[in-house]
Amino acid sequence: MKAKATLKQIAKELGVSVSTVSKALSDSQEISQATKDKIKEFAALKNYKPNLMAKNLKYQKSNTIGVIIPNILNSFFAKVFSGIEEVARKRGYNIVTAISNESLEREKQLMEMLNNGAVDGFILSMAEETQTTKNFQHYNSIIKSGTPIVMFDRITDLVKSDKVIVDDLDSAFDATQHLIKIGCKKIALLSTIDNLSVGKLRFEGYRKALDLNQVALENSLILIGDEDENFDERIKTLLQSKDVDGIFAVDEYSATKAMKLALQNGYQIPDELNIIGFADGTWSRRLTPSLSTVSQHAPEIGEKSATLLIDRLNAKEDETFDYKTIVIKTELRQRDSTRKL
Amino acid sequence: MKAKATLKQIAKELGVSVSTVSKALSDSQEISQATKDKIKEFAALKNYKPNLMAKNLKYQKSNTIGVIIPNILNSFFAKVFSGIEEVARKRGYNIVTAISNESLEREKQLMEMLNNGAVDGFILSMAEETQTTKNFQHYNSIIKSGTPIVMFDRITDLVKSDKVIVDDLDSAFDATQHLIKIGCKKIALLSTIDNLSVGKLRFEGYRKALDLNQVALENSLILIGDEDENFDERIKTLLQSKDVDGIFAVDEYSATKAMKLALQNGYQIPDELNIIGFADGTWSRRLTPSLSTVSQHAPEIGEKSATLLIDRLNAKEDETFDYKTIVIKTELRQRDSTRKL
DNA sequence: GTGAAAGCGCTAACAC
DNA sequence: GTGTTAGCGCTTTCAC
Repeated sequence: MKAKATLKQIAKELGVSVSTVSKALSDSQEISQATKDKIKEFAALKNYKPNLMAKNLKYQKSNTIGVIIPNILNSFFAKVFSGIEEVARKRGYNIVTAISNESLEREKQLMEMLNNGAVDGFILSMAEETQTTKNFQHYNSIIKSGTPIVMFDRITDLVKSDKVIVDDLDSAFDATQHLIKIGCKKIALLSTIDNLSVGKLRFEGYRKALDLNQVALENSLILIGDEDENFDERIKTLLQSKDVDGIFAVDEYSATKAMKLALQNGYQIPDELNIIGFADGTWSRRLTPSLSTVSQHAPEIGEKSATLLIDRLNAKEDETFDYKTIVIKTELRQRDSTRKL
Repeated sequence: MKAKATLKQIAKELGVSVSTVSKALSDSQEISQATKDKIKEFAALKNYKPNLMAKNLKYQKSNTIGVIIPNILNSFFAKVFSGIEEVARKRGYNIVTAISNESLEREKQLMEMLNNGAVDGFILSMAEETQTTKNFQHYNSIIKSGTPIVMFDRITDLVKSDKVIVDDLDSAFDATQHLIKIGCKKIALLSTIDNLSVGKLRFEGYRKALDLNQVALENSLILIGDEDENFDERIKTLLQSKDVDGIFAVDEYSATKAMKLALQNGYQIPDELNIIGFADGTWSRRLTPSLSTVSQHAPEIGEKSATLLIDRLNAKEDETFDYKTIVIKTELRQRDSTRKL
């Protein structure tokens, strides 16, 4: 456990001053080439690395982004994260990751803990509890303290910040529209996320598509619930009624559950039943039949979020620019759970 | 953008010295109760939070763990990560996450970048390239610099550090043994990770089980390759030969590909073909038929890793203790892709 | 009971 | 071309 090299040590060993070493290593014009060479060589030998914390303290910034994710086991968030990571790394930022586990309290606590110089800004998607209880004060107080936030996916108008979302309403509309176009007459909507902004928007898109095609909304076809057995039972009942020929599932659980139960109940997919869901692409392809999905471009959401945040962090104090909301276009990925046109 | 409160400011506004404020806020005996009350109240009002970077600089530690993950999109790593996060958070550590993308260069660069005071220690699983090229020098030099490392899953004997692994050999042995027990005569081994330590161990387990049951290893039943179409073709050929009644897939890609191709080729699973794979539990359950897997207890791997690292960080300098390797037991999760006994 | 001062490692304005 | 110094925010020893 040899101590890490510092400017001070190097200066002493070389018989020069600390500032000379500092300047030499940053290739300052003030220092003679000979001295620079000598110092650089010695520093390399000692494997000198400037101490980040000292630099951060000096410059009053951490070059670190705090990323708050509701649940890393959800592959959507993992993908967004990978997009954030890539951009951040490329632009010289580190990432501190925290997981809110969908809890408001935890989210609050984590953000407050990190908002003490540890991070320069946050990228986050709200915890479910935060969104359902509409408790957004901590965001605003953090923003007021001078730490910018970028929200993605689960957002609210009540926080003034940059935002990155997908066109949930439109994509749901398109998906439903597609089901209608391939001949579905009885299209069910399945959702376990109707408490989230994105869930509501997807429902809206479904409703809009039916409206436009003058199809009446049928309560028996709308299944909203939680990820539990009760919900599964309701899907089963619906399927057994045979009174359904299309399913639009706005979340991964619903989509995969519907698919599995349909197969178990002897449905021919896509001949008798067409399914479109919001789900992870990789695994959707692995299912048999593969599941048609709405691609959400998760990595791109992450990239945009990181770009927005870093651009804001690098902006001059004076040139405050307006908050942007970036909408990422989604696409319908037709696979084998839907009939071809 | 109001500036964040500092000790200095508070001291000035209250007409006392910086050290008085510092002591008061840490509830020092030296300060009178009246002063403490006054200062604490004022600090709370100003929403004072001690600056982390200053503290870190002072104490020469960051209270931060660097986690290097080869690929966050792999749900195994995402789960391990969630285990690390939980323990770290509970014990007051932050996590800086970096993704090596299976690249040696990137891994090296990331670790060197973070080994400058940004983190107190590392938890990592080697990049694929690191493991195949056997380039471990950067680990050793980082350890020598005084930053401890905990390796998990993909490890090597050539690095002296704490390690956390699952009993890959035994679990592969058990899985193969199980296939034999339920009557499989022609058990294929599928692997796209034979370049990784874990891949090799799982192969060993397979071999050992066959040995013990006096079944000869058949080359035609051993498919080792990469995640590409060529590999898929070879699986297809094997399946079409009908000369196989059991599949042991040591990675997720192989397992799901085998399942899908088998279904497409009209196999009745598990009547004609039994499949066991290493794969994500959640999604394995969503497949039809659900996939029998080896549960790897990923979150536990993360928890143990974090515990090992933090214990070492908190240990007194003098009481150096030996490096441990913790082996987590796995279990076979029988689902619908294998016959019941 | 309170304050002054040093120091963590670094940078930069200002001497010399 | 090199060195001195102050200061980032905090803690802690030592004076008073």
